[in-house]
Amino acid sequence: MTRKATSSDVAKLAGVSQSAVSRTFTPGASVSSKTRAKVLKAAAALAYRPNALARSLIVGRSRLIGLIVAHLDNQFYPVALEMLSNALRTRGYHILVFLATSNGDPVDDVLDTLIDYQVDGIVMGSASISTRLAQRCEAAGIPVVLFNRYQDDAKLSSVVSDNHAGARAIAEHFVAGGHRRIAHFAGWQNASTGRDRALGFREGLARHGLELASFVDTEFRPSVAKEAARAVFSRPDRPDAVFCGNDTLAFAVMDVLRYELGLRVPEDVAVAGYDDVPISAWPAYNLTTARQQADRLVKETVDILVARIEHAGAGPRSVVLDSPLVVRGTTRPVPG
Amino acid sequence: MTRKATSSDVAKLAGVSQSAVSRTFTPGASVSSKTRAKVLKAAAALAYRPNALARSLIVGRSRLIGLIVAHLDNQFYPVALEMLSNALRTRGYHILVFLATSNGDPVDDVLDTLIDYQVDGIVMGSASISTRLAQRCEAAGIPVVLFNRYQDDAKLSSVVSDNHAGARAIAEHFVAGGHRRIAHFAGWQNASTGRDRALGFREGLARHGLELASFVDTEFRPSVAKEAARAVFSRPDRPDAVFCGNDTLAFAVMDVLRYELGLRVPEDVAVAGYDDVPISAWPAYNLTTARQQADRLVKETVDILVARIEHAGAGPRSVVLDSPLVVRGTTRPVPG
DNA sequence: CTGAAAGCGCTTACAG
DNA sequence: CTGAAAGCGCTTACAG
Repeated sequence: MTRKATSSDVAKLAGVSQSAVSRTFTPGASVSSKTRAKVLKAAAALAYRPNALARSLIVGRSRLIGLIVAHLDNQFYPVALEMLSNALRTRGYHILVFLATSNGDPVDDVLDTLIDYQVDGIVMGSASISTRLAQRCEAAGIPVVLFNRYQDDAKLSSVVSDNHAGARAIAEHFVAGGHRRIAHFAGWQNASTGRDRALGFREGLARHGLELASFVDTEFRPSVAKEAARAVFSRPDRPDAVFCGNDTLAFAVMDVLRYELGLRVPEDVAVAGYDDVPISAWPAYNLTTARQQADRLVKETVDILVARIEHAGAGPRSVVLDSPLVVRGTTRPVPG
Repeated sequence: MTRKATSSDVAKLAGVSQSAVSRTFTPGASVSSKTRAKVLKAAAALAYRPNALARSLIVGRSRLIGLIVAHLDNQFYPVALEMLSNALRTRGYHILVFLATSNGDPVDDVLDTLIDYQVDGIVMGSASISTRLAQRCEAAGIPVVLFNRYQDDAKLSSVVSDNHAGARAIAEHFVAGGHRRIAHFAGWQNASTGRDRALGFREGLARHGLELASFVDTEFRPSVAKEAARAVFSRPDRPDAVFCGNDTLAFAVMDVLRYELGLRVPEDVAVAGYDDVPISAWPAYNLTTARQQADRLVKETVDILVARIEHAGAGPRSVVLDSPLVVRGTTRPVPG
């Protein structure tokens, strides 16, 4: 293994100064086409590539974006990760990923590492991130955008779906379908998504004078949702509809209803989820849900982040996107 | 936004030399506890953190691992990604992720970027990677390990399941269940996994004097598998068993069999997949499959990579792991 | 144990 | 357009 070639090596071979080599690899720098050609030839011969770390040190930009994400078992996140990677790459940025342990705070460690590596920005896609931690980043001059969550802090950018309205629409849909005994197996109530969906759903019911027949905080854990389904739906006075905090929970609940309790969906129990992950469209589930427009969430996230990185004036922004109801086969058709 | 504090800032505040600050943050360096205390106090006051980029430049190690991955819609990869991230973090490495476009070669671009950022090693989890590209990395002194694929090049490390044996076991299982008209909806035949599974499956049948009733190269694309299922299983002389190149394909095929063609699984058609992703254990599919031991694949990958990075003597290694048959409900029980 | 100094591989004013 | 030089924020011999 030979040592990697440096700009000085190339300069020597090309018979030019090291500055000339650097300029050749700096878009917009002034080099004559003759010099450029000599440099390029020597560079090719030595398989030279500029050291991005050294460059970052000088220009004060790493073009690295830190991504903190968890719950890869929830298909929403792998899908979003792929979109995010592509969107950022188009803009010339790359992703340093950190998998947060589920529901646990992304430990301070992760943030330290992100800061150490001089990331230009951070996308927080993990459920719980204390205000304190995000503020540390902003204090260090690193813009943060909360993805699929928000916090009451005007300094923190965030991009979310209108979870409140989406959940309310599901409540309306249940009621229109004739349901009156309605349960909510909620997402984690310490996460804004979990909370907003619960709030919106309750409000939708309240508009028709209804209250929840059953409420469980599953913490977004399918195993907890299954346990709850066994308890709640084996009672004679069981609910006839259940809204789950996300699609992944809904799949788990449907499995219990159908394969453990022998109930039919939607005839015995209607089920709805949230996210509209690809699996929801699979005929085995064919789930009624509220869609999160992952592509648009990602686009807004990248727009905000890049703006804050590249334009000194850009301030934090919070975006709320539409979250349309997607009616499929797990709920009764609404008469009329 | 204030400029980030540097070691010189800390030195000034602490009344020591810049070297002393550096030593305080270098494990194993010799600093008196007095000096260390002064430095730590000043560092805390300034929220100082060593610049990992500058450090990398000097020590010649970035502690960055490049990961090229695709097919995040195949649950095997998100699961593996999570494990890989954890395993590498434990060893003090971090992941720079690149999503390769499905089945397309990871463009040279990606590799260039990886080299630019001075990654210490690369995990190739994307199906197609030309020998040429991998060799470029090795030539640049960056160890590569192929994850879930291999190539006939002793210089390239690889970690795979014994796909040949796993697929053969499925063939044996089908035959033992009394099947004779057997199809294979194969994974991409340009990928070693796709090829080995097809080869092993054919060999398993051949041992009993059987040949494939139908063979389709789906390129690991569920849409292609569905199309094929519609064509192959609507014929009167349809096969009574099908082995799919991975679990994700099997789900797609089962959906067509059950919900479009009205066939029962396994009574009318037995189905098997490969990978044993979490969804396979969901009762809606309850899929017979060959398990890839993701945790062990990841562990071996990290072991090889870290060894090559940290020990000059360590050469490339190829590991093949056991891939046990997991019999569930999509195949007929074997009599006796 | 400690500090002054060299140097990692670059970019970028500065002069010419 | 071009080169010599300073400097980004660190680590690490080297002397003391």
